[in-house]
Amino acid sequence: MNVLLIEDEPKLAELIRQGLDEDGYTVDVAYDGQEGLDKALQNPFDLVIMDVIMPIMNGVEVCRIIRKEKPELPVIMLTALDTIRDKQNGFEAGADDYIVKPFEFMELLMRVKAHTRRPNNNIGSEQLIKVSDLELDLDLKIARRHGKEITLTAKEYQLLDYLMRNKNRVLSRAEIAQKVWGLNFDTGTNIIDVYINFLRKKIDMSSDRKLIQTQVGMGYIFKEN
Amino acid sequence: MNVLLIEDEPKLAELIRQGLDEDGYTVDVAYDGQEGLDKALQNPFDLVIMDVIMPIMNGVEVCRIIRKEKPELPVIMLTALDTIRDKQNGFEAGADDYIVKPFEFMELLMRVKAHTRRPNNNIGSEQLIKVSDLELDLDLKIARRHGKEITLTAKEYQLLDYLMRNKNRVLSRAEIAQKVWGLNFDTGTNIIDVYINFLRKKIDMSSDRKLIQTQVGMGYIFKEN
DNA sequence: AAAAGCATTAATATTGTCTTAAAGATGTTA
DNA sequence: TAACATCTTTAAGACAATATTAATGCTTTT
Repeated sequence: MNVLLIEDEPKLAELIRQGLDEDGYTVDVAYDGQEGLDKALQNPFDLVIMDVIMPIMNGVEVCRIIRKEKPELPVIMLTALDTIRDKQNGFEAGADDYIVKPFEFMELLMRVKAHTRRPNNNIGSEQLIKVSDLELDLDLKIARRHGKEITLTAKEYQLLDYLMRNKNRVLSRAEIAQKVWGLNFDTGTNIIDVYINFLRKKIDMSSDRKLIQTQVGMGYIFKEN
Repeated sequence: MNVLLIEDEPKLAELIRQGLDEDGYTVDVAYDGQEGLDKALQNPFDLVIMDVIMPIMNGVEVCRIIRKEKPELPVIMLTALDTIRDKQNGFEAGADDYIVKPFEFMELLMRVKAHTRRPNNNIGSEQLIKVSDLELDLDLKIARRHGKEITLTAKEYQLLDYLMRNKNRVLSRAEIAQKVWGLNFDTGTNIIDVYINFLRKKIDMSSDRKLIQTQVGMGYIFKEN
């Protein structure tokens, strides 16, 4: 689940980000209304949490535009304002929920869960992992490089998924064997090498930037650049 | 908009009923948990507002059952309990929102509006799901391709409904089994394959554009084109 | 330059899928 | 309620796709 947090106070932003992260959400933070609006419109988020009082553009305005452009995207407003009129403004701008500061993190978390539960028909929000110019589409279970689609077999997909999730880290054959093949001890096979070769042919053959690199004597590394 | 209000205190119930009525909502009131649950399951409401503490059956239980039977129906919990743990119970039972008594009516009204806003339900008009040139008529429970009617058995219909609602996403056999057959299964059967085959014969046989595609080792995907 | 590690290919084994048929349920009609 | 029709589920064989092994040649390290 991808969440966009628009909050100008760095400490609070970090607190929320960390808390949601620990609960398995992927959080992107914007520090003012304009930046938040841009991100919200350009990326496929599942939920937006935003402060009302912010520099450059306030939350009510941002919310109104988001609601117009993406009617399905849930928005939770976060603010110190506690009069009925303020809440009314927020809801009329199209907010789906409203939390008054100070609040306990658990309350926010529960409301986030409530609003991200609905899309059980994952309509619209496409899941993907992106590293450099390669993206792995978790819905279609295909890869894309330079916009070009690359089909993968089940094992190739599992391996690439593992490599990309552990980018910029040398992975030993033992680790890969365990995570992708579920093998606990070495069977004296070169199957990992073979599959690395399959993947290289599909994703690295045409490009100069080799994403899959060999670390002789250590393993393989999927390198971002 | 039809709202079900489950509240055992007559005065409060009447206050809320009247307020929502004035704002154009059609309100049905139930005075205990059991009665409320029955009404909720038997009638097509757009929203349920319910107290937590009630005779016969409490709100958390009622909510849990409603959530299971009608996953799309929004529930707002209404209660005097104000600890985090109480809210947590409410949300975990599947409530979409939680309002603490005493509250101002305006706040309730705004939250009601927020939860009934999403009008993906074209009430009254014929309900159908459309993907490419195939449409599934949810009223008649038939499919149509190129305007030609295709009758479906119950299981075929359920499967096609699930596939279409989750178009453009690879669905594993485990997911399909769970959602369509309600099994956590492991019966080592090929029933999904057989039904996919039935559907293909009915909807994909005559056309070039194959909507149902196999992703070897992964599952099936209903692909829009 | 030798040894070890790695890449590549092709052959073979294994697994996954499609299709058909028939048996088991369930519901309908006389 | 018996007979029939239809729907659901199981099972098996044919076929297709993928996974794995193993042999050979190439690259890196010492």
